[in-house]
Amino acid sequence: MANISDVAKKAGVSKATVSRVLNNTAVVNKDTKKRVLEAIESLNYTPSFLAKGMRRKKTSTFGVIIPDFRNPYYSELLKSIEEEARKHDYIALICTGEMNAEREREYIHYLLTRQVEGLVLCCYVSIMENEPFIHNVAKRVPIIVMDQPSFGLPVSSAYADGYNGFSKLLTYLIEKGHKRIGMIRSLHRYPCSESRFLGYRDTLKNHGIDLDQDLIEESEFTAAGGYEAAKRMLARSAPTAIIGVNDLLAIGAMKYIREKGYDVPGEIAIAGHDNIALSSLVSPQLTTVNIPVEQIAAEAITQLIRKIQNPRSRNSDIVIDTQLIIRQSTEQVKKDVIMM
Amino acid sequence: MANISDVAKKAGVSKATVSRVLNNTAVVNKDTKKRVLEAIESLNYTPSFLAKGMRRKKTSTFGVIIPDFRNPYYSELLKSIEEEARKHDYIALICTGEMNAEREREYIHYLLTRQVEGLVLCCYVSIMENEPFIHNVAKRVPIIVMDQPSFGLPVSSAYADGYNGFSKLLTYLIEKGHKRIGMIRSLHRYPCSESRFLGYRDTLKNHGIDLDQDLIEESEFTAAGGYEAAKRMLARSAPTAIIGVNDLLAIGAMKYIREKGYDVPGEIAIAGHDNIALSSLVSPQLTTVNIPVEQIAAEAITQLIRKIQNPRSRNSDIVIDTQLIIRQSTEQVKKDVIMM
DNA sequence: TTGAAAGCGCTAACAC
DNA sequence: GTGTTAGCGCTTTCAA
Repeated sequence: MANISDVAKKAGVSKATVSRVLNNTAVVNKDTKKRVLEAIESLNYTPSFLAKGMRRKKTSTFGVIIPDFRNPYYSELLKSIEEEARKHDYIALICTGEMNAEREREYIHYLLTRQVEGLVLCCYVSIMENEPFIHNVAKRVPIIVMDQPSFGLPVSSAYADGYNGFSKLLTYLIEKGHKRIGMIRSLHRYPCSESRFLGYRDTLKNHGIDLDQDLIEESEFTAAGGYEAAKRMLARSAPTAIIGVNDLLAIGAMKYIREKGYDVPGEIAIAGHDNIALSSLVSPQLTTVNIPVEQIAAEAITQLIRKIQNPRSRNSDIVIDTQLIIRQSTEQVKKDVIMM
Repeated sequence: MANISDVAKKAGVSKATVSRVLNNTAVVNKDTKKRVLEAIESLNYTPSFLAKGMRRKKTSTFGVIIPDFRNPYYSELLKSIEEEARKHDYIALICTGEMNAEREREYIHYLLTRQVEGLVLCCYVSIMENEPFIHNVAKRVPIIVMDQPSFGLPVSSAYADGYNGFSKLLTYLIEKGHKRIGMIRSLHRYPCSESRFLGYRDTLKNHGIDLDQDLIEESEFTAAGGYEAAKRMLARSAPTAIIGVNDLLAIGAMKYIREKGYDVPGEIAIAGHDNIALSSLVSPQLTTVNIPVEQIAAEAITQLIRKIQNPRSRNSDIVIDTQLIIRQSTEQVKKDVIMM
């Protein structure tokens, strides 16, 4: 592999000059520039990112930790993160934490070793238990957590307001006459799940409905988990509606319920949260709460990069509003003309 | 940020010794080692990946180009790639080519700039048109293409045998009595789609069934595309079965067909390819062809790293067998006891 | 407008 | 078992 010296020699100039034409960092004589460009071309030269980064103390890289590639919500998020990173000439190093605190910490360490300039933590499981750890990491690089507030930690955050989203959903269901509304929440107490649960609990209370423990189930973030949770719930209670803390769970639950022969939404209404593409693909199409993923990603990455460029800039909490999307799983419509 | 000299000074040893304990590259006196470790700890020191990589001429990074995060098949593939990379102490730089030849090339360039040591190209659109380009890239780093053969290019490959998979599927459908079997193939002539199509075509021919152009449709790799393609096909013909070149298309098609009031599989049977998680979530569950993703990823990454470590080792074509998975969308079963 | 030289943080060869 | 030293390939003063 050719290096900058080879190019310099071939073009009959110094390394400095080559560097200048490479980075447009100073005016270079037209002819000189041409010679350099030709040398680069003919040697098939690519500057070393390593050397450049070392000199500049810059990797143009940030780390991203998501729970799982296979949750479609994160697929959509990653797509948006990639585009945003590209715009700012950054690249994302993506790792899956698998909802495992130790794995998350290990990866953060690893990413720090790789000189990431910032960190995006999505539904980061152990943010509270690891407070000292996060403090330490935040001293080295800016962090933005997604799907949850910053809880007073020295990090930024960008998230959809799940409390509000589920409040809207519950209000809607209650107004439709539902009183026995079950919820499948997450097995662990992730903040993103908790806030939605609180929205559920408080809205019930505000409408004079007592929380019924028989109507609360817990599950992993998978469709299979939702299926099993619905089975357990129906074995001991008779809800007229079930909501999942996310669409995947709700879809799993719906599968069980339909297999059991119940009519959806006639006998049991179902709803989720996130508005993943799949939610409009299943039949009946799933009522859900939309998260404007692109917008969140854009604001999050912009904020992260701002903070990278100016480490003394303030952390911010970006809260994004959600929208209730009413579909067939809670509302018998004559004919759904909207497709996907 | 502390560097190796700071640690050396603090521990009262030379940089070389610090390096030795860091990398376990030589025996170090027990006490010395302890002092170094303490210095590292107290300074909160992390070695610079950049400097190390520069010295060693190694980034322990390879690039991955997939078409789209949002296609669940690639989510599963990425998961497996991540795990394999981790095992070998590599990390993957993941980019989406979006089935766009120019974007793919741009990203490959970029990844090369980032000193990736190898490249994994998944369903790489433009492999044939870009032959000279690929030749050039292959001179610099080993490449493995997935989902397609190497076509005589200087690259390795790892793929499921789509021709064979669709042969099995078609044989099964024909033996069940289907004669008018429609296929939704991909809009562009991706190799991974083509080989499946050829399996379809040849199996029909071997059973004395002529190819009927009215039964062939084309679509993007999305459920929405499958939906529209099914609509167009049914508008001009009456198949008794429709297969999608992948599950996503098949699921979209199934959605349209059920919305139109047809019974699946009673009036029209449906099948796909890939066995994505979603295929067993929809109802009726989708008959499909399973790709052992984990196995492909494992063999692909192992081969890539072997070639990185020994550039003169031979490229290889890893062909992996697929399995026909029969489910409700082609077979009326009494009660499907298998869940997801 | 250009070149010389120093040095980013590390590893590896060699010497002791 | 440990230290010294010479770079890896680049950017960035500083001089010219």
